[in-house]
Amino acid sequence: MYGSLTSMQNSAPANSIDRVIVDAILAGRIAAGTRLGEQSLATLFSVSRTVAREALIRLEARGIVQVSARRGWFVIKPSFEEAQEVFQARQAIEMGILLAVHRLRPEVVEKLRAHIVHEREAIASGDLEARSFLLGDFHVCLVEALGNRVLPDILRDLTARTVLISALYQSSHDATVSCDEHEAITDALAAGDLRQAADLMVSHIGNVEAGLTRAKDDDPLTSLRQALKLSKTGE
Amino acid sequence: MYGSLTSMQNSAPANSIDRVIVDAILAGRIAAGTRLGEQSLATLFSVSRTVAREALIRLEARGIVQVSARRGWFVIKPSFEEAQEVFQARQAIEMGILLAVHRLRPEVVEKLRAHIVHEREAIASGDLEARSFLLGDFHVCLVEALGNRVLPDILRDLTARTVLISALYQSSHDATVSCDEHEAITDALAAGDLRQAADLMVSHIGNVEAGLTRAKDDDPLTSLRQALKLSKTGE
DNA sequence: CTGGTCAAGCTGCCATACAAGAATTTCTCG
DNA sequence: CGAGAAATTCTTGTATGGCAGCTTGACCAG
Repeated sequence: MYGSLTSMQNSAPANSIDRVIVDAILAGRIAAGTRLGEQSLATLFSVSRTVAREALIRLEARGIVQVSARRGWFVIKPSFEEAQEVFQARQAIEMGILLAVHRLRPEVVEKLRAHIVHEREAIASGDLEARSFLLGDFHVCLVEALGNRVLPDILRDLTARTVLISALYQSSHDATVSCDEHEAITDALAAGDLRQAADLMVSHIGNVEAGLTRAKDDDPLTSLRQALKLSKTGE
Repeated sequence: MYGSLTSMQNSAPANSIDRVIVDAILAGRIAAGTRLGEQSLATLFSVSRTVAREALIRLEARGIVQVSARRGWFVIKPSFEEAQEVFQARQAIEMGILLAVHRLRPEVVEKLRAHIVHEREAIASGDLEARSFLLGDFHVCLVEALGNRVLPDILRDLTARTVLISALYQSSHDATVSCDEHEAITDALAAGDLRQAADLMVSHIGNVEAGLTRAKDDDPLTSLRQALKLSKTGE
């Protein structure tokens, strides 16, 4: 799970570059709009530019990075509208997944409870990276536990986008609340009430979305402006 | 839409290789397990091996082709279990999408009706390729029409897999029936009954899945066996 | 005629080299 | 001192060449 982040190695098993980058995004260590140069990655992972480029191409196909022709590769920076669409997509998909569950193996609930314990630990210890990763990973774990092998990949990419969005638009949603909501969903699952679990999931994702603020986007000076304590009108 | 298939050009605008291949899969012209050599594609599209390889890498990230190390690139050939999981995924996602619709623009229904007309034309004229393409494209068009821009891409790839699966496991589902079911779904949408539309969608996908036969898989001699009129027991 | 071994060829894999465009910097002229 | 143009640098895009591993076919022994 999260251990993969700590076991980042200097050697480069080719397609593991993708995983390291995605994990870093999930952990909130790479923000939206970050430049990912081919050469930089190549030297960082001590591989040739070719394999770095291939990793970027894979990430592009997964909707996580974008290439601007002859300008560079950048982590996606979704507009507010695109951000909303990602949340809508997640609501639809995750609700549909829960409603489509036929039988629920008991070990699924146990696994989710264990996951929630880890979430609480990360929150308590103030480990922001683990917190970000685990809060997103809950959803991946959920669909993983349901036995389908095609949905987790889809959801992982969507979750990565969500983390980027949350950082971009400064989600005010409290981590503790998210964790509580995860627990409520798990409780509903344990009780076998899939309908309620789906409803809780929809409102959970909706809550996170509702916490977004439109303010931050399309103002590249925000961080500087804040650092200099300047208001938006003041030049 | 489908016109892109006929306007296949010899020049190669780079990433359009993907589209041509996916379209060919959607039209049923490329079967599961087909070899896609780097050199072959490169000469076919008159580009270098590099860009052909990049297209294959993209398709691999989308779950449409697989690479067997130093053996070659092949269109995926899902096992029966994987096939079932793809159908489950589509059921969950498409149901969730329909249930998550808030407001339905009337032009959506019109667009879908026009699409169904095309489906019937293709069926009537015996154009198998257009038929295959359009029957799958209905689902993509549906979510496209609902205004979300992240879901269509996901669904297109899933649909491509479905087409491959249907050909692999010789779906016995009649095209006319599928078309009728599309119409029923559209009717439910037109009536504003999203709940029924979702139910119809689930049963529609379930019907296609139910038409699969387990027989064909893991027997590479099937086509030869059939050609030689040999029964499965006869050697 | 059958079974096993070896060699040649084909394939993907990776690195490198070169080309072309974009951005930035610098130089020059007003 | 400032504005515009030119040049430099940095980036991706594309092609090509060599390497390593698998597959296949031939060859040889039993």
